Amino acid sequence: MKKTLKIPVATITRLSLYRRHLERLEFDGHRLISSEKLALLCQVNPAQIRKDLGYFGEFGVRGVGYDLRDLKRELKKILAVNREWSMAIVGIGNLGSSLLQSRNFQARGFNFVAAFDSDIDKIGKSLPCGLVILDVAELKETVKRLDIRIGVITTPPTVAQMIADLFLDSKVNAILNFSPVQVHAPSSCRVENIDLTIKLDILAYKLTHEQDYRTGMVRH
Amino acid sequence: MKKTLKIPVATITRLSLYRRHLERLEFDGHRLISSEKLALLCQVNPAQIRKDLGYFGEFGVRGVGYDLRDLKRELKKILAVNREWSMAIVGIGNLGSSLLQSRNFQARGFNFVAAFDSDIDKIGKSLPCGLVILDVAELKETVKRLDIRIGVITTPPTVAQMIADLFLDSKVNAILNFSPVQVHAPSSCRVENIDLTIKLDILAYKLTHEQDYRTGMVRH
DNA sequence: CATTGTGAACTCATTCACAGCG
DNA sequence: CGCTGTGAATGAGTTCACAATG
Repeated sequence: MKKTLKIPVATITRLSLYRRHLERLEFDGHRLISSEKLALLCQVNPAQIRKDLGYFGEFGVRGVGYDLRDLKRELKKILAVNREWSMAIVGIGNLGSSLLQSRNFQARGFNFVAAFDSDIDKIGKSLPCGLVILDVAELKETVKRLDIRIGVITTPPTVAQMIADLFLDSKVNAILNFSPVQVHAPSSCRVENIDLTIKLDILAYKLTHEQDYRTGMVRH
Repeated sequence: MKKTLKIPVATITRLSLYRRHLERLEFDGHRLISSEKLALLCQVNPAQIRKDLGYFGEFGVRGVGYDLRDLKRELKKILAVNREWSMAIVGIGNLGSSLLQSRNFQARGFNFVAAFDSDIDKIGKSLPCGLVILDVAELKETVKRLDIRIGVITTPPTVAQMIADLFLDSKVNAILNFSPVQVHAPSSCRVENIDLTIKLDILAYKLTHEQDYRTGMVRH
């Protein structure tokens, strides 16, 4: 077992990726996997996988590989997704509604247990997922009552920071922010941004500048 | 002007971020900005901003700073967002529908000009955005006719790779993938993934492991 | 003896520190 | 004088290469 030295976020991101591929492999009936085969699937370097796992322990058998089921369980433990997480969402527009209807999160233990909006026309309405839209004024109390640990922001950018502050004040210290602004938070709060416009900007840049790739045939 | 040496993707991501803040600043009536002030807003190091810009030219005035309007125009030129981009989307479920209704993209020159699905019940239906859902079988022909350059995938994961291949075959070499699987593509095709489940895994990890932060009061 | 686990080498990115210049 | 632009120094993350081992 290694000392808990600083672990790159990139490593955590990859662990999540490995887990997804392991699930797929297990579903396909495999029992054993080598870092080389997994690396091929994940499009990373085999040493990278071993190094990433090495931060957390020794999970493989030399000369053999990794037991699929064991490794998956270990990864879930490391990622802390071997439990249920309660989430609240604020901003029940198109995006918010679609996230609430997605079975993708529930299936992985991430459950929306409260939905908020400030639009008087929306408050009180029932959603297909079974939740009733609450007034953001009730956020703090609800967070406490339902032990909500993750806040999701799908509001217009103008109010995103205000909602983030509301979450912070309610001691929700993990925020998934979909609005295209940076929300500022103290280091006690983890913020992950999912910014669609930045991704599009990157694509536009690459399409225009990386002409050399266009004709390239090589894989890698 | 610098030689086009390899530019980190992180730099492009930040340029997009700078641009957003500049737009905000311009709206607020500012005309001039220093790397230090912008850095504060973007939560990055001032030297980082100057280095990022330095890849593409000299846009500032020593002793003064950057002209806001000029810099914004330069950034838009660099990012290639000083033009319109045509996009197609495949998979008109909840997420797809909500993206189609978002005014956020249109406002930045990213226009959905075609929407596809394979569900016979959806094909032919009109959407609030004005588009009619087409059969994916028509994708290749439509891409050519409308000069579509960016493909957006909002299908279930099981068919994501198939759709990606369809885009590739149609010479669409930029893909924005929302399905929680890695799509494999030749290096001639740029793929950006927006993976909600990975972000949640990261939050769960951080919430559980970075306890030390929890009590931390310090900023930054 | 195939494959893991890991120190060392390397590559890439960020920050420093100051020269250059309006 | 103040702030940009940038080479040099530092730091972080990835890959190599091989010793360790079931």
